[in-house]
Amino acid sequence: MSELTPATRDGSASARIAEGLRRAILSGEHRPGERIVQEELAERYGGSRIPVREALRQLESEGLVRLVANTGAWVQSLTMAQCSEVYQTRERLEPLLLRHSAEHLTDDVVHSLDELAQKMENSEDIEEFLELDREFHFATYRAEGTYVLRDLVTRLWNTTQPYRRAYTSLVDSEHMRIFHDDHHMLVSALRDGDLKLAEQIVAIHIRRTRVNLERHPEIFPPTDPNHE
Amino acid sequence: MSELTPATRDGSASARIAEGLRRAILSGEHRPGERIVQEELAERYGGSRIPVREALRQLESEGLVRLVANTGAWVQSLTMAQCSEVYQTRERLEPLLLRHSAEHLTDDVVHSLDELAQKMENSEDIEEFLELDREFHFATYRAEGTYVLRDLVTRLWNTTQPYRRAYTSLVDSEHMRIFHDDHHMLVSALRDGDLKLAEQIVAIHIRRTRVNLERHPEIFPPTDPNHE
DNA sequence: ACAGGACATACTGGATGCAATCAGTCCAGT
DNA sequence: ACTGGACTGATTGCATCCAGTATGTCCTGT
Repeated sequence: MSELTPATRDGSASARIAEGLRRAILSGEHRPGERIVQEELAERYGGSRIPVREALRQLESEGLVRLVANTGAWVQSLTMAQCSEVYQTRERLEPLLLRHSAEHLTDDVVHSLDELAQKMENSEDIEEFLELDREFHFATYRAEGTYVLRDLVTRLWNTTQPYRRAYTSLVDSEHMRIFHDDHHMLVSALRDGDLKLAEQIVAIHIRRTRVNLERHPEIFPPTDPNHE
Repeated sequence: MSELTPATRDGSASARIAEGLRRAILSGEHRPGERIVQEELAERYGGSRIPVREALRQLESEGLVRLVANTGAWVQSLTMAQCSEVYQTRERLEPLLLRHSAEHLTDDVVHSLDELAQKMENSEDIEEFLELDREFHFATYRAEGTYVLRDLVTRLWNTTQPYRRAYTSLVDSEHMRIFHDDHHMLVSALRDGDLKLAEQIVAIHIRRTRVNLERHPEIFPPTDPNHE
């Protein structure tokens, strides 16, 4: 039994392990390129290697882990080109998701968005900042109906999380100013019900981040680690 | 050992099984909502249930299979709303993918596209038609560089394949005419190097298919089968 | 000193067996 | 006749054990 997972006894062990490992990767506990040993995970989560292997397969499919047959597992690392590709994808999808979602946004959600954006400005800690940023954007994506698009966007966020973290730690205050302004503008557009504008702001916001990321090749692995 | 998989001995058994089951689902051998029993798969592919389970986890993550803890696995089925969501996603992503890819398209690839489009017009068999259609579009997506976007688009095609099949079997010749015209127009645009136009054609092509699909609610399950 | 190869170790991949859970059936009670 | 509950069969989930493969080291030969 683990002390890190809140005793989700009903869910299967493999689901618990997948969730825990995903969280560990996203939190930066495991860095891209780091080796993952099955037995260590099994011990950590209190099980055998079987559910661990199933969890690894799942996370591989989500793009968080890289598996090589008969060799082992590593935390997935992206080249700058791949990361850029994910951001271009997000630039196309998130405005669509926002449009679906915005119709269902209530006034108090918009209010809480405002608070989140404010809180983020006062945040000093990188981890807190990353978490708030994610919370902010996904609060705008609380669409009703089916969840296909949101799941997809969630995965795209997840695979690029380590690079967002690395990048955040080295931006200057000027870029941060622009970043926060985007958020406030987005809240205003949503408050006014100007959907078209909101979509544009999200797209530009994502593009801006991508361009900035591309200015920092040093946070990516030197050569393509996944030759396939 | 199986007689259906071409003896990919180097790849692991779970990869072989995942590939085989994916192919079986896409080919329509297994229909949406159909129950999948682990032991049957194990016997069919000549292994134990362990690699079968890993394969199922992977396909679940790809959206082809639905797993319920302690209960079993089913071929994923989509509601009309979910299917529509996938098509809206494709409408945003495939023009982007096409733009990345088109720069690398050689003349003889464009020529083979023409042949494919022609062959499709003469095709009578539904399965052949589906395969050619897929081959045609992915021939336009042969981008160099990283494969993030193409993998994503591939998955989107895969999850909606059963409904494309069902829909294809009941379109009239008039809609088919428009469908083929789209393809020929796309080839022309690519031949002329008119990227902007090619993107628009793909987007409209996808949207047209979605709208037509939405006119046939009878090919989708009556109620939401995935209450989560 | 250096290159090539054989060995040892560690880890992954898979098979078997057992416990736990779910679904369908039968029976009893109202 | 119908509803509620216990039981049985089937199937999933997991742990242990064994085989296969890759990596790193050491030794030998030149």
